[in-house]
Amino acid sequence: MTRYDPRTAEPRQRARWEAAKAFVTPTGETGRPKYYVLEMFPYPSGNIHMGHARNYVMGDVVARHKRAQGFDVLHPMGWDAFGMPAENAAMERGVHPGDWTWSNIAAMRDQLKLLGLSLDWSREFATCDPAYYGKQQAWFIELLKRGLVYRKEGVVNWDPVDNTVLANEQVIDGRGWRSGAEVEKKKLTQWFLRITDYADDLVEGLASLDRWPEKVRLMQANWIGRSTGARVTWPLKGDVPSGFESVEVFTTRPDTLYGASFVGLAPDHPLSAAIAQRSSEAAAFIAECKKGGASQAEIDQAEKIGFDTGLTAIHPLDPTRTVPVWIANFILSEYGTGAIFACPAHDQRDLDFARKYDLPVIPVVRPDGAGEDFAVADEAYVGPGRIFNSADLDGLDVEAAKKAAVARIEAAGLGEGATVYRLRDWGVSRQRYWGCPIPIIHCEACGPVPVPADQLPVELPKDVTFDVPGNPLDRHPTWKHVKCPSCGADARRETDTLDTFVDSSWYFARFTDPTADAPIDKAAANRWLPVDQYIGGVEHAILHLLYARFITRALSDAGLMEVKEPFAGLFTQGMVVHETYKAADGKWVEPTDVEIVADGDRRTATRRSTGETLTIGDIEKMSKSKKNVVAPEEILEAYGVDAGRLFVLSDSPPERDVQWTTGGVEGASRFVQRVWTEFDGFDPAKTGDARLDEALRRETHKAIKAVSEGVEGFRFNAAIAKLYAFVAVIRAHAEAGGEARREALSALARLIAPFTPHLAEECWARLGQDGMVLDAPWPDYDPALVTDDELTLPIQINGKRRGEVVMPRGAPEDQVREAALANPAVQAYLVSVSQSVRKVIVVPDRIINLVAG
RNA sequence: GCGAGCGUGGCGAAACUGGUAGACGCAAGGGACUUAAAAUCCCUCGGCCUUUGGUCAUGCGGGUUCGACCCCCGCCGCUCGCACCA
Repeated sequence: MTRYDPRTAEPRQRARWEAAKAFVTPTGETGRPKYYVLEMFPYPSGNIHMGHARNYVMGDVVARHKRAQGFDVLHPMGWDAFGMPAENAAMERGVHPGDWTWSNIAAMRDQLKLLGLSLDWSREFATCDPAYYGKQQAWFIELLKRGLVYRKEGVVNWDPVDNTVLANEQVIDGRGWRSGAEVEKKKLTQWFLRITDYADDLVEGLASLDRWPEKVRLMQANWIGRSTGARVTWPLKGDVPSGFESVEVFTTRPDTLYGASFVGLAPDHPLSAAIAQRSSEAAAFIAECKKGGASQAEIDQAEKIGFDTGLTAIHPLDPTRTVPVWIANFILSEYGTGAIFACPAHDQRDLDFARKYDLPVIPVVRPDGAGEDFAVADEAYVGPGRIFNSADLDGLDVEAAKKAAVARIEAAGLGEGATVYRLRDWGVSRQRYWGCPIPIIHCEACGPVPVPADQLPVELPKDVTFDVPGNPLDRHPTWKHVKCPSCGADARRETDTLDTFVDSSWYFARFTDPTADAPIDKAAANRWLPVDQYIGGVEHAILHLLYARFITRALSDAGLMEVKEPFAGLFTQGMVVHETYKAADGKWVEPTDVEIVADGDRRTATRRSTGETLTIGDIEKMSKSKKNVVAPEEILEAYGVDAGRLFVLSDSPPERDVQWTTGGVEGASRFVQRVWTEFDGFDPAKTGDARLDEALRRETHKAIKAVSEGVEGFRFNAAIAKLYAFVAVIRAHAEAGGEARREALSALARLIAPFTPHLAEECWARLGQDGMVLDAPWPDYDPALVTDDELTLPIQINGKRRGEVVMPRGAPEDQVREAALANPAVQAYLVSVSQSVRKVIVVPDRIINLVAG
């Protein structure tokens, strides 16, 4: 009997896989179906952490399982390698961002390889590789030609710490998503991608993504924020600034037009600005509005305030009516037209405003059953009902009135039905060095000219300095000075680089043939896309996943590939969390320095190095700041990769967070030993008895069924629990014959292979099987063996279990009923409560319930 | 405020489609082996009671059903996302 030693076995098996080039993706006509498994590729920060490990292990389980099921599997890995941290390192430590990034990649690649993942490393690339970003520049120019890229001066979100522009998606609570700095507004000329052209399609497409979490689809739909209604023009009266003879509003409630009591303008609406030019009062009011912060709390508390401009607007459906024009702080210039008409009776914000400034509240929708005198007090009525007080719209329901009102507005030439979106075009210019250069040359005479194809890639210059803030490309002595490709005159290279989210918006397509001349090889893309199973953190639910869906559509429309949705299946996994420990001085203490002593249900923590008592804090995401990090390498050293892989999947459902505990990984390690013990003690010549052999066979087939269902349903924790139980069963059948035990162990080796691949190979070899378990087919179960011939049926009386009866499977109902009624435990109970049976419910092969009284 | 999800032992969690609640693991307690420890193995492990049994128990209160962790109604709590979106 030998002890299993992962420290020798695991490297031995990895060397075997490597020597056999086992994970190189099959190419050419194999006749097998394809399966593309992808985990969101990592940013090369320098270290693989537990969260990465769990993510990649999940993908690996899927990849290995699909391979065993006979699929050709594509399972690649690469690096999302551009971005700010490399430049920060350059500024702090004087290293070049490229050197820093590439050495991180080398370190992380080595760490990843220790995890025994079935990755095709021959397809590896980093987005900072000119061979990759040059192709990105090529399709960028393609999209430019198709009008999907444009340049515009606009107000941008400026991150004063990172010294760059941020997309709307990258501003969270008014702060930069990376730096946390309060975002400033700044006017800049920027490159934009026309994602709004695809707004409708991106919403519609969500419906087809039936293997995405509902939550992510909802988040995307909300982000795009489509709403349908109408644009309505209100002619203005009074002392109107020139050029503003009317104002256009957007509304989703054209049915309530007759309930209008004022027209409202955003403080930064052009008309507001024009009014401010001649009225210092208005200017002061607008300044007041801008004071408020953008944070949640500030918006919650912000009071609705307004300023009466003195202008009036003529009602578009009734020229005899006019309403006042106000500037109000709660109107957003970025949404719709930046102007509204207010119907206080049927909109809470409008109502609050109207009450405050004593404006009329005119109800025009009344719920069924309400009379002519229907009125609202402090709560706007937003429900369904019939229109009244509204001329010829009277009597219509809300939906019909919307249509009728739009038709009338259109007939009057004062507007039309319209759909607006919350989604804005994607600003992709970043004033940074470490990114993909935007392949454009600016010429005085010709304007912005794309870099000709034969001059791609536009490579980043290596000789740059980071000693002063700002973009090093901008101050590089020679790089930006070029000739205009069109007229030959002196011209200037674009020095902005692309948002790194562009890099990750198409890498999954490049993986299908990373050496292709074209950005995407169509045949390879058609073979492999869409990604069948994409796995990553839910934090990418909007940004990355929305951008990738957009770019996929744009590139397909440009003829570069032929899929619409990049990710057919999406799984968002939970994080790895750990307890935190705090010393009396408030400093966090790392787990390796903590000794936990349990006394019954109470646990106390002591610091090993000093002996002081620690406070056990919350269970939180592993982070350097809380020092609650457990490095994968340490675990692999102590328990082996397989135990670590098993544990990160065994303790919680994959979509939920898993709490890292030493005890847990020790348990997994014990399981690894128990598995080995069964194989190591295997004696093929052993004779057993027929009943025991049969029992083991049944258990084997039941285990195959349960584990297969667990793996397929992404219930890895449940699958692993079944494996634990199966090993206990095998052990309990130690006296079964060699043949039955071989069947059980052969199945076990293949069932554990996705989770603990090294151990599985060792076991497979110990069984004397040829080749690698990696290539062995996934075991099938015999349906006849997973159902028992005899069943123990519980007998309930009034819903409480009072006894049980053993019956043959499929026993006729009256026979079951007889047996249940004759059951001694049942009889005894009925006597003790002096009740008799009134009714018998038999659920075949399940349960019997006696209704007694 | 709007939307989504969740709430089960000391802890992580199981429970297929409404059919024996707590599988599996951790922690804990007891025992075997050992000079001792580690490792390993065996037993106990939701609460209470008169313990071969009874009774209560899946956040709380109702309901539907022969039967509810599961379905319905109303609360409470937690987590996530969005947020003055017209």
